[in-house]
Amino acid sequence: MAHIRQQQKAQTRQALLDTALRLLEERSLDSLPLREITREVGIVPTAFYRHFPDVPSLGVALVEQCLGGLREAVRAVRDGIADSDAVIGRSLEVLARQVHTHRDQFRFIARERHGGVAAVRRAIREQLDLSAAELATDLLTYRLPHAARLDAWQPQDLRMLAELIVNHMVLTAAALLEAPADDPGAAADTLDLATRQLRLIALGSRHWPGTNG
Amino acid sequence: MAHIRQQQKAQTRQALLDTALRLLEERSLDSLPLREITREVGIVPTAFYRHFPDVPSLGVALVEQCLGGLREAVRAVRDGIADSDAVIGRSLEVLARQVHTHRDQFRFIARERHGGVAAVRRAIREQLDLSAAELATDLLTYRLPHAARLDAWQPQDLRMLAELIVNHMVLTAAALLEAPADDPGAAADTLDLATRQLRLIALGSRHWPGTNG
DNA sequence: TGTACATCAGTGAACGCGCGTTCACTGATGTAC
DNA sequence: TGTACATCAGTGAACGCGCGTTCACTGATGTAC
Repeated sequence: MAHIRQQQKAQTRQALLDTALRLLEERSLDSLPLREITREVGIVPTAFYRHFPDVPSLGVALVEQCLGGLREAVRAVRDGIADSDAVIGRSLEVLARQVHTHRDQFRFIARERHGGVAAVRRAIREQLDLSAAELATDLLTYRLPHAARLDAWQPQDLRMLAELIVNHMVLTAAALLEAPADDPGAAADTLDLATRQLRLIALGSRHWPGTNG
Repeated sequence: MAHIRQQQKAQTRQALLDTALRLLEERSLDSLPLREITREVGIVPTAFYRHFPDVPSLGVALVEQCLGGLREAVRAVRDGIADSDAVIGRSLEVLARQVHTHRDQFRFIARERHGGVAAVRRAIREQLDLSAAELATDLLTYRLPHAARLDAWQPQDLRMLAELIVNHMVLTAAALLEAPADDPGAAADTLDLATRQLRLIALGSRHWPGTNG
């Protein structure tokens, strides 16, 4: 009556996604057996096909869930903003917190971005392109006191900058994931390095497109 | 007498490495079966163990071969050098040529850098760290007319810049690999984007560590 | 140079196992009247 | 409200297959004398 069946189906589907993400901690998607996912979820292997035609399709759904959620989180960051350096520091803080609370998701994206499953690579690329487009818009919207005059830029240069920043974020997330969990100093070093790199990029933006002399 | 046996062993070992690299075109290392490698090489599965204890170990050997060779190639680039912009253009030209002639190697590195095999990730990280260290030294050595005064930099800032450039190179290589092979325009677009990003980084370096105002 | 022995890269049979996918099914949920 | 039928998420048996690894082996290459 109250759509119980469709609720339970959605629940099982989510369990498949969550479980797959967890099992991918030290493996890549193309070596994750369908039977292992269903075994962990507690359903019979053939029930998998009620939700996805195969494991790669589950991977694509996973991408959309991970990066869709991430884009929302990133959007939330860009609110309390002061000057350029403060933006950088705060953005990386938020990234570090996100990586810490969603380790599995960031690991999945970093791993499968160049992984062995073409459909998943494509899905990640699309989502990151979307993220870069949103970032480009936001960069234009905010008027930071010490920031570059981005509104005078060529559109393709703005896009170039946004993609550089998004790539840097993904690599920083991956570096944070590789830092040993029992060594908080390693994470701090990684963040310090990423901060200086981002500051150098911001500095380059402020002087773009550069001088002739 | 003339070490025939040891020559032939080296030959088989190389065949295992080359074949594995070829088979990894649309898969990741942790889903590459030992039996498929030996089948393609033309030896019996158990003969594999005369060369490597397992497939991950072959992966580590592959990393050293790929990135060892790449570091030599990169070193060769840094010879005919004029000003900063020319360096950027020429370096990316050479990268594009290297990617084109060693597609399998770059794909392997990009894929396994964050892949599912910890030993291979570690090996790649070590090699890229070495590459960054060499690049840092070379950046100091050359005195480019319009370049940043890097000799006045903090050592960790120099290292920061070198790592940023190495990461950018690896991502550019991966982007070139994703560009459809039948569309030369896509590769040109990718190179153009990478060039502008590298120019922005060079511009940031010239003004590092930035102003207070 | 010839002979007797050692080494070891590659062989081939065998093993137990988990895999993806098929198929006909069950029984709770949902719908029509 | 009750009844008869439809839907469909999950079941369970079965299949053929390729996997990693073991083991005792072969025979060409290498060494000692």
